[in-house]
Amino acid sequence: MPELPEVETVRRTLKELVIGRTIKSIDIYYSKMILDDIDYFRESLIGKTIKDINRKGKFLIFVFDDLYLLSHLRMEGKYYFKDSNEPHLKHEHVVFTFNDGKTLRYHDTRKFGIMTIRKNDLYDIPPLSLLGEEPFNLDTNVLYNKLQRLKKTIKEALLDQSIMAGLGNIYVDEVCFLSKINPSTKANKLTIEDCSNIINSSIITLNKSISLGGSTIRSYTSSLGVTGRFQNELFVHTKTTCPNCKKDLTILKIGGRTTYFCDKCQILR
DNA sequence: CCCGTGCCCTGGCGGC
DNA sequence: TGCCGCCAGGGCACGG
Repeated sequence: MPELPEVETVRRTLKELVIGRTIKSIDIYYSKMILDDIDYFRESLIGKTIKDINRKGKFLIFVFDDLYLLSHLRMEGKYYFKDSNEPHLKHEHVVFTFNDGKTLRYHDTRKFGIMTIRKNDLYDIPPLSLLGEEPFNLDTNVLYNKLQRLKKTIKEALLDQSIMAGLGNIYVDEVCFLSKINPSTKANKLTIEDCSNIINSSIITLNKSISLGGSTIRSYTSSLGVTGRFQNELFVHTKTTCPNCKKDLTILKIGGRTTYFCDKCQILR
């Protein structure tokens, strides 16, 4: 499932391919994933040139002269760059055709992804306004103060993108392991030092994953033939034994999410 | 304001 | 072998 490193990998790969290209037409095969009126969506983008691709949290932001296209891949969304004469595949829900005959195709088997047009108030309205800072820019005291107000577990808190943006199920397990924090620990029990450890572990984990092209796990493969290698570096998620003490890992549902941890190295407080 | 629940989807897999 | 039913899960809507 695409988390921050996967989205960053897609962003970097896609930038090289689509910046400077102008949209000639848009074919929409599954309109529910477009949150805007379809005619408005199409009319807004046709004739426009992609200037840049940015990212905030797990959102991709296609930058045009006077507007933005916000895209969230959710579980299985991916982009393919192909010639327009290549056949239309099942699950290719939105196809952007450029002036030069190239196409950018959004593919999503489970149809969870969304796209929506934004104007200059992009960061002032949801969903981007609801995102917390990414760990790279997150102050320890800010995280500590947010966690103090919560009654839920640290696992749930770290999955909440308004607390900190960028971690999904896989990376939260990795960060808790590296920080020696039991994922069932109530968020308001954590110390300043824990928060510092969480931020540092998050930065290390995300940067390492980005440098390896993200994770390819379960059904998710990145776009354009890019295969992430970070899944080979995971410490606990999907594993059976603790890489530190060799004890069997515990697998629990926390906040409805499958959670892997070592109950010896990550003592519950 | 906070919390819990359910929904959106479909491919893959376990069980029989 | 085939079929059924459940599960995966990020973000959001909704109700208490």
